[in-house]
This record gives sequence, C-alpha cells and structure tokens, in this order.
Amino acid sequence: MKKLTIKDIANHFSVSISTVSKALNDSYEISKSTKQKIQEYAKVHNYKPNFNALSLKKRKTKTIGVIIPNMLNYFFAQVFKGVEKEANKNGYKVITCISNESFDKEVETIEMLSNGSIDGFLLSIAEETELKNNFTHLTKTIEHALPIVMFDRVAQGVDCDKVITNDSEGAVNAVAHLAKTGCKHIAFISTQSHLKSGQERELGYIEGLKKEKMQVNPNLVIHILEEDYKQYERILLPYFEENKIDSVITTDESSAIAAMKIVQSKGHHVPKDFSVISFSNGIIARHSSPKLTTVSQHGEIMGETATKMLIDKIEKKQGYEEIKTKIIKTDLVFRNSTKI
Amino acid sequence: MKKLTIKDIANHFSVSISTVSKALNDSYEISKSTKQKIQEYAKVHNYKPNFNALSLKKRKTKTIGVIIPNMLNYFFAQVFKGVEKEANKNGYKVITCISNESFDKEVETIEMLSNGSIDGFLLSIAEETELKNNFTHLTKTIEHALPIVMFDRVAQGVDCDKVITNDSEGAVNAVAHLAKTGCKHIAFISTQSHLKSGQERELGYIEGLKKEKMQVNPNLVIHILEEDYKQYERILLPYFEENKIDSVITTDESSAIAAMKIVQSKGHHVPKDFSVISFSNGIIARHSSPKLTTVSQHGEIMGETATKMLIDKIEKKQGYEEIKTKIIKTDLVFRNSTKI
DNA sequence: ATGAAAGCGCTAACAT
DNA sequence: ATGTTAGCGCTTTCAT
Repeated sequence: MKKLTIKDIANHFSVSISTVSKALNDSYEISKSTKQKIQEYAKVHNYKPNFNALSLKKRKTKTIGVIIPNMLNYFFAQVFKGVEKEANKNGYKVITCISNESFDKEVETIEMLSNGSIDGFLLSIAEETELKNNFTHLTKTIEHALPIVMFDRVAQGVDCDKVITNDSEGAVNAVAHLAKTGCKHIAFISTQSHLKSGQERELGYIEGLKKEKMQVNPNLVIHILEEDYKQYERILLPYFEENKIDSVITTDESSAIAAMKIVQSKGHHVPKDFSVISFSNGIIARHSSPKLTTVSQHGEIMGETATKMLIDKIEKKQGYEEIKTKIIKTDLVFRNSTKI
Repeated sequence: MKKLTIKDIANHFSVSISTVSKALNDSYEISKSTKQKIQEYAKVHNYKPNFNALSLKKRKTKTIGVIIPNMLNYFFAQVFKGVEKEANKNGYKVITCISNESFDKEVETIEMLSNGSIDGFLLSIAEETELKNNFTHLTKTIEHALPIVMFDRVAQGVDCDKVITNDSEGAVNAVAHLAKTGCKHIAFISTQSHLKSGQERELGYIEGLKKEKMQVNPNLVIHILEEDYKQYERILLPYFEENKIDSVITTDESSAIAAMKIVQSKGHHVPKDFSVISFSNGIIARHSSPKLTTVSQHGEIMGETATKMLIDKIEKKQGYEEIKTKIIKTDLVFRNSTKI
C-alpha cells in the first residue's frame, strides 16, 4: 500500500494540487465545501504530509539532536526523559546519539547531523572532549547557524545557552548538614577530579568547611579513579585507617557504598558512628543499607529546561538572542546514612 | 553563514548542477580533472548533501525509530546502547521515543513517525499495550510497508521479526544452581506476573523444580506489585515467617534486595543460610551486600541484534522476506548471594 | 564529457 | 474560489 500524496487527492477530486494543499491547510481562499470534502477524504485515508518534502520546503525539520555521553548513567537517562517529553510536547522529534565519552564520536555525530537533519543540538560534552579542551567542532556549528544548548557538562568558552546544576552549592549544603548533626571530621571522596563538575563539588566542600569554621585537612580529600570501581574498598581502606574520619561526602554512589562497607566492616554503625552523603541520581542510593542521604540533581528538569531553551532559540521566541545560563538547584534528600 | 549547495558549487565553476552532482558521486561520465577540482572544493568548503532533499529523492531516510517503554530501566538503556551503536555503524540515525508504558503515547509516536520520517521501527511494547492486547496500530504500520522489529516485550500475534530473551530457560538454570548448592525450599517472587516475560520466568521456575524432582509449593510463589516497591519488605515479611524458605528467585532486583534484608535482619547469613538469585540488568546487583547472583540478560546484544534485523529488512538483504524470531540467551552470573 | 529537464511531495506567490 | 508555476536540493534519464 503506497502512501497517499496530495497529488492522489487532487486526482481523485479532479482539482489542482494547490487547491488540495490549501484545503488541507484550511486556507481562507478555499470554499467551505471543498475544504470539507478534501479534509474528510484525507482523514479517512489517513493522509500525512511527507516529512521530508515539508522539511525541504520549510527549511526546518522539527527535530533536535541530542548527544549524551552515556545512557547507562541514570542521571543522563533522567535528562533524556525530560528532553523527550518537552520535545514531544512542542511537536519535535529527537535524534539521539551516545558519544560514549569519546571526542571522535562526538565530532562524527555532529558532522552526521549537520546536513539539515535537525534544527539544533542539545549536548553534554564527552569526558574526552572536556579533557582535550577542544571545542572547535562546537563553535563551528554555532557559526553555521545551528543553535546549541549545553547541559550539565558544559564548555565554558563556547558562546551558547547552558543549563548546569549548582554543584558547589550542593556540597556546601552537604557539609552544613553534617556539621549540624555533629560531624567533626568530614572527608571528601572524588571520582571526578578531572571534570569541571567534580572540581566544583570539591570547591563547595572546602567552602562549606570554611563557612562552618572547620579546618581543611588535605588528607581527607581523596581522589580515586572511576575505572578502579571494582577496588574502591581496597583503595579507600588505608585512608580510613590512617585518619580520624566520622563522615564523608562522595561525588558518586559507588564510592559512598564502598566507604560505608568499610566502616561497617569495622563494626561501626551508619549513621550513628559515621555519616555518608553522596552526590547521586538516586537509583543505588535507594537500595543500600542504610539508604543513602544524597545531594540529588534534577535530571529530568534539566532536560526539560535545556530543550525549552533550544526550541525557543530555534523558533526565535522573545529574547532568543541573549545567551543565557540557567542553574538547576540541587536538593539534599535525607535518607538513613545521616543523622537528623 | 548559509549552507553550501550543489548549485553554489555549479555557479562557482560555471558548470551545470548535474555535472556537480555527478562529480561528487564520482560518476564515470565526468572527467578526472573536473571531478578532482569539484571534490576538492566541496571538501574544503565542507559541503554536505542536504539530508531532506536526499531522503525525498531516494525515498529512504537512513533513520530508524525506536520506541522504548522506559529509559530509566537499566535493561532498556542497555538495549538502546546496542541499537545506537549498530545503527551508527550502518550509517543510520535513530529517532528515540519513550512510551512511558502508555498505549496512547505508543500510538501517537507511531503516528508521528509514519510520515516518511523513518525507514522502520524498533519497539518494545508498553505495559499498557500488552495488557490491552490491542495491536492494530502495529499491524497497520506493517501493512503500510514500514517494517517493525520487536524486542523483549513482544506481541505474539503480530507478524514481524522479533528478538526475545529466553526467560524460562534462565529460571530453569537458576533453580538448577540453587538445587545443586543444597537449597531445598526455593521461593519465587514476581513483580511481573502481568507481563509475558514474568509469566515465562514463573513457568521456568516450575519447570526447573520438576526437573530437579522438587515439589512445587504454591505458597512459595509470591506475586507482588511493582508500584509497591517502597513496601516490599513489609509485604514480603509474612511469607518468610509462615514458610520454610531457604532461597529465592526474583524477577527483579528490588525484591531480591528486600528479601535479603528480611533474612539478614533475622540474623541469617546470605549465602550461608539463604541464597538469592535475581533476574537483573546488573546495576543494583553489583552494589548490594552481598552482591547478587543474577540471571543476566544481554540488553546490548539484544539491541544490536534487533537493529541488524531491521536494517537487513529495510535494505532487503538476503532472506529478508522470512519472518524470524531470535532468542538471546541469558547467563547466570555468579556473585555472592549464592553458594558455589 | 557536459548539460537540460523532469521529478521526489510540498508550499506559496501570482495569475485567472 | 481555483489553478499555474516556481522552487526547496538533489538524482537521473536523456540529449548534445
């Protein structure tokens, strides 16, 4: 069964294709009766204007491209959920690509989609791109009039809209809560010291300590590598043996769990003897014993926000020419790894 | 900066557009020298053929549509990873939609994409669709010559390629391992008794018991609702108090964790006194104490397989006319919630 | 070896 | 109120 075109309808009623086109678009030029019969016929036969013809003509595709570093990351999956929802709400499709944290894949993807496939990009830069600090592929596409909105992992130097979370504030709040509940020796474990957001969290930790008039002990700032996730406990153990630590803030869930297991294995009780707060997306945090108190990022809202910004830019809504950065706040979600 | 078109290139060299087109496609009709200078110029100026013009002309888009029930589900995220990878490898883009387990969203999505946007569908049906047992939206799109490949959650009645996992076999293997390691009273906890795959797992559990010449005790087959996930422990507790249970197979990770917490809170040791095997995608399983032994599904391979099947069908590769169902086997991944 | 022209499905300016 | 025509960017058949 071939797809129905405007031409077929025109033939069927022995009218011109422009009459049909106008009728379907409810033009005032066409008589009520013709409009009715044509619209009726189109509906019954399930006519749908050809997407590519429309896009070619109108020079816009009503689709956006999203580049996500890693969909297995729950946070990014949440962001994507928000993107898809907001895009659909506005009648946009979304082409999704995973960069796998690879610079090359990111560049290739942008190349692939920079041929009129999409009206704009949403992206969170790959780890490798962040390290390389090479953003020419991004500046180039912006020059070519394809708008970009970056989310979460953002390239400061690139001139475009951005949506980020307030990582440092999240850490400050975490420190404040620990201090309030009597913790004196707060450690910080980072698996992301190579990333901007990881550095922000660390800065927030320091700032938080200062605010609480607590001393910053460099021995309590622990940097480990994400790729070593299978040996977190082994790697962390010495830190806990050589220092007096009564609480920890971690940049990720896995190291929070590892820290907790270490102190538990020494017979300590969480949260009575030891408190834990983790930056987190929540999935693992809700299944540990005890459940983790977290600095929670609102991925879905971030996705919605970024998408809205991009669509506003594409459709040149009021104020679209300003370049904005929006900040999504974090929430401290109290579970059972901290005292009240 | 406007995008370069074939016309611009033609003007620049004062040749016709068809010459340019042929030159860019390396046609034998064009002289070596002209080809060279045109290709060179195109490369330098980063010419890219307009996607919509090409699609319109060629009547294919090199893009596939994927409908996923829920991207926050780690398994589906894994499938998606495989899809994206395989699609890209073959030069396809992927438009991704989330049905959110909703029948209506699924239908709308299919409507939205059935206008020449894509060359074929990949989908896992929404829970609601599975319950409604209404697949006319699917049969209709197949009739309209848009191929569909279903994965994981599959509509048996619909005539199309499918990729599924062997759920029942996974359960049989789980029972076998528990039996081998001395378990006598194996319970089964299902949060998915309304879904085909949940039923298959239960069937496999029964079959496994019979193979091991063990008695089937209906009291040990426990059905709970996924929406009650916050109260699994409360709901499950009575079963553990009223029955002699020394091991459990669960259809999901959360209830496995809940079961484990219950027995641990009674002072029992996992796996010494109690064994647990969970159907699982792995993320939570690797963070519990002890880590869970799982029946692991290979989501990424499933995604790759389904995508390859769809592309073969779209491109009418050898044998594309047969309708096939491929089965991805499960693996029993031994961690620490079972004995050896 | 190169070019003219038709056409993919649609919109819209311009007749009639 | 309806029709003709050009054109979106490209491929391809058919001249030349």
